[in-house]
Amino acid sequence: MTKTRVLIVDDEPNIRDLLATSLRFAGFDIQTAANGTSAVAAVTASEPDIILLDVMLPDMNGFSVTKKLRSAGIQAPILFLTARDEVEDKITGLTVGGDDYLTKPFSLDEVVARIQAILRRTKYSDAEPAVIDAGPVVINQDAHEVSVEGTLVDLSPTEYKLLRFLVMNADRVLTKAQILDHVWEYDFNGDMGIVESYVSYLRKKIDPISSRSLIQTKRGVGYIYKKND
Amino acid sequence: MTKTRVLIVDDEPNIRDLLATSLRFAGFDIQTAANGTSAVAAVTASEPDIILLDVMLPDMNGFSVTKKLRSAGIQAPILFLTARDEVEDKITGLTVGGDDYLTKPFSLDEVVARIQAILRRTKYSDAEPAVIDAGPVVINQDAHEVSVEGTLVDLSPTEYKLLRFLVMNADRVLTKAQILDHVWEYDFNGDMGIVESYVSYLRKKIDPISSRSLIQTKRGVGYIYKKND
DNA sequence: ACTAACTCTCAGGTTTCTTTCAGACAAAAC
DNA sequence: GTTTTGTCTGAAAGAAACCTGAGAGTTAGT
Repeated sequence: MTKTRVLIVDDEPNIRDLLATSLRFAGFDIQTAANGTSAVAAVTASEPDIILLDVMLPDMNGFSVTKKLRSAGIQAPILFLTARDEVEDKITGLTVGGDDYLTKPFSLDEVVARIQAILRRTKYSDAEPAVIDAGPVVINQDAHEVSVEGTLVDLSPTEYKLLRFLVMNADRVLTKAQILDHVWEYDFNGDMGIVESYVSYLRKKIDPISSRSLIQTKRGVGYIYKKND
Repeated sequence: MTKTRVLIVDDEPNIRDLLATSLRFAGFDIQTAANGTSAVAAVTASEPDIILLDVMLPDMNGFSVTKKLRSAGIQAPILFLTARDEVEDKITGLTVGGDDYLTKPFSLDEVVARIQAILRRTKYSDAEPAVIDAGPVVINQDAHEVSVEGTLVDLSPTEYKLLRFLVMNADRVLTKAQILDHVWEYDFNGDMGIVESYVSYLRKKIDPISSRSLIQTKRGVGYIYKKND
């Protein structure tokens, strides 16, 4: 079983590196391109399984790139990256054929989740399953539903992302910095107190249901979700 | 079980790509042609199960193409694509047998639905069933009728398409962008507020009948229709 | 030609979520 | 036992997302 190949196309080096590092760590085989021309070249040279494509590139826009790729017979699904203010008008037709889009600034965990969702939808075999079963907590990513010991709990978007990150890294301590870097958008510049707040919110919702404390504090280090007791 | 083969004939590359991408994702085996001549060639080379044919082609009109195909012994049903203003006069006489027509601009969901309807009518074995039974909501696509817990509800065309799309993707969250891309015509360029409006209309019609809230809002994500509670 | 139905936009109102902050609390260090 | 450090949580402001009614414009039906 070979790794899933991802091509990242973005002209901002910071974003490119951020994505590359994060996705490499998530187990993907990464290639990058800084503009449309080299993207097309890279794709035809070694066909990736999925493409992350910034909609605004210096030489051509994402749609031209898409067109070039499709007419070259490339069927790989595309996750478009776009600024929030250019969403409304330019997005039409983007979610067709398994494709999806994500607005900048995004969170790294969200990128991985979206990639997995696309791979799942396009019937790619080695994608993560839609349902994460981690002991008392079960997360259905298709329905965006979370249940604790069988009981559905209603979570806000950020609570959901935080719990998903904790659960996907079950039995491993995560520092507040790690959580902040993966769950919050990359341009967030508040302090880590917000992680404490959200852990508190989460516990208030899920602890009363469970017989044990699901999210444990490792004082001086971070937090951990334990699958088994 | 082999895939249903669809031949797309249209001279506009954008439409061709949009259809190809969408139908490929819907599980069809796609071939394309940009004009009448190559369409005839493609059909005789590998007989498709159904043909999507633009009525106005650069080299010959849909009528000539149809004639050529039929006289070559090709029986595959045809779904004609036509601009809204060239409809009534040019189409009459064309839709004999299992044929049908669709006016541009169309919605992607509608194309798939029409193809399925034709396959059903021509007694094609692996077509989707006409009746979608999804818990409280039952949609009869032949009769264009919707019932909620046994009670018939009267829906406008757009309401119908929206509900059908939600129901066909039951138990999966759909983003407003996805809904817009699949339910609305491909040239629509308003904003996603219209999805909210139509969800509101739908709820006003179907919620009073049902014992539970059928279309749920997943804040920050989209909407979901749940089969079971 | 008239009427009814439908589509789409918009803005006000409402709900829910995010973020910050300060004080309470708990654990470790001295 | 007291201090120090780190964590928890409630309150509150502000922002974001969503809902819905009203109305303009369009289309379809009689």
